[in-house]
Amino acid sequence: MRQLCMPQGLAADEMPKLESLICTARAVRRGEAVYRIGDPFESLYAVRSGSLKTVMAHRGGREQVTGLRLAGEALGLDGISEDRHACSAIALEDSSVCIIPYGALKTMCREVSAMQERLHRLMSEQLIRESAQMMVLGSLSADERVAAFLLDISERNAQRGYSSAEFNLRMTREDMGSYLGMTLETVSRTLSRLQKRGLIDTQGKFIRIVDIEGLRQI
Amino acid sequence: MRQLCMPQGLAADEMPKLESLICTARAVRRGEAVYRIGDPFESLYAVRSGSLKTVMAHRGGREQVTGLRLAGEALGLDGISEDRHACSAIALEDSSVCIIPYGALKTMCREVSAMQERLHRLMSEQLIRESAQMMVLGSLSADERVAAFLLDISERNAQRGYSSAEFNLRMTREDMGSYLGMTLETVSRTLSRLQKRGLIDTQGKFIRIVDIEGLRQI
DNA sequence: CGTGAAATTGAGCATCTTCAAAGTCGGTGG
DNA sequence: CCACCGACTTTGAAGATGCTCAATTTCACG
Repeated sequence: MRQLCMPQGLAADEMPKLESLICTARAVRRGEAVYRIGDPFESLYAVRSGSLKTVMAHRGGREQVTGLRLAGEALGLDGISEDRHACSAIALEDSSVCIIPYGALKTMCREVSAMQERLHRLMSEQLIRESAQMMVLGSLSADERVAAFLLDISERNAQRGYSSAEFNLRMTREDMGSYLGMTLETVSRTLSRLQKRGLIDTQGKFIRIVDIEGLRQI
Repeated sequence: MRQLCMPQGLAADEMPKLESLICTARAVRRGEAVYRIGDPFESLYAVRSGSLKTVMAHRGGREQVTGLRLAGEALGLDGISEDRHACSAIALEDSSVCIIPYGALKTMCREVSAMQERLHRLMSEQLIRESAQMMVLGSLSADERVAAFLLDISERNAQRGYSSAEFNLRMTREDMGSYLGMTLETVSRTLSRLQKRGLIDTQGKFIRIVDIEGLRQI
């Protein structure tokens, strides 16, 4: 469990130092925020269990889901730039996050180069992830967006040792639509269409991928 | 000039160390790549003069412009994650970039905390920038996208001491469309419409913002 | 179980895309 | 220096995709 809070890539003799990152856990109930837009930035977070969405707002109040974080993924990097959070992180189900004080982490990154490396990679990975999502939003049709989304979740589940074929999407159709740049009705229609084509099987938020190759082909 | 390659936030006594970052320049002609998708990652870059676009590709070959870099901005952070570049960086005009060897930068970040801070902020800033672009793509109309784009360029120009009211966009309508998730024809029509409304004045790639408040209002 | 939120489905409509045809610009060679 | 050429831009008209509004139906939670 402790591994979740900045795992992999650390040599054995560096572990004691890792311990100094007093990495306390925090429970968040569904709908609750780990942090909100404008909150002062103090810590990064690692999702320990559950899942969260990140939400940004336009001037004018319109909100959009900009990200989805599953167990094992990092949260809060947006706060570093301006010392306050640029988005809100809302739990999609009762979840638990690991609190990683940024000050301590910085110190550790200066002492342990593997940790520095790991943090850099984490940020770079997220940059790529967001670029990929920009491509989804910028050049895919509704069908393609939904298929790409399901495949992304599937892959991330697989990486974390869960089933890549079936999962419970905790977000609403509206959240999905917001993340994918379409209306909740179009999301619903698209899922129905994919089901009729025999590519997936949906029961509300529970989704099973029947023909993963077919999904990729879209 | 040297400041461009990782400026601000360094105390005077840290300057000598900065010198150890042998930060050579490299000229790139219009259309040429600083790096391409899949190239091994070795350095970060700072745009010294000119401008570049970053481009990603779907499996299937479809390409999309995922970013635009003006003088003074950083380039190449996408390479850290996988030790190879996830996008290509193509010069929009004859440009010059500063090469910052990543290995040396990492070492320096361990020794000089202001440098570490600066790199972290840079990456976080770019994360926010990309999130903001996801919002543009996900929830704005064609008019709003173009307006948001022009205002973004305007603001970035202002920050670098150039005119916020008029500038030469070196990219084609097709590049703009790709970046904004619309066709080149829609970009063109939208610019014409904004001009008829008296908000901007366009002569091909040269654009003057006439009514910045009006643009913001869209 | 009941109840309010979430999801599904339909019909008409707006926006953006596609296809097509001129028109314009920039730069290159005569 | 000018004329030409290809690339880029503009504009139009028709069509497709996804949105809006609305009516049910289903589901999850208390």
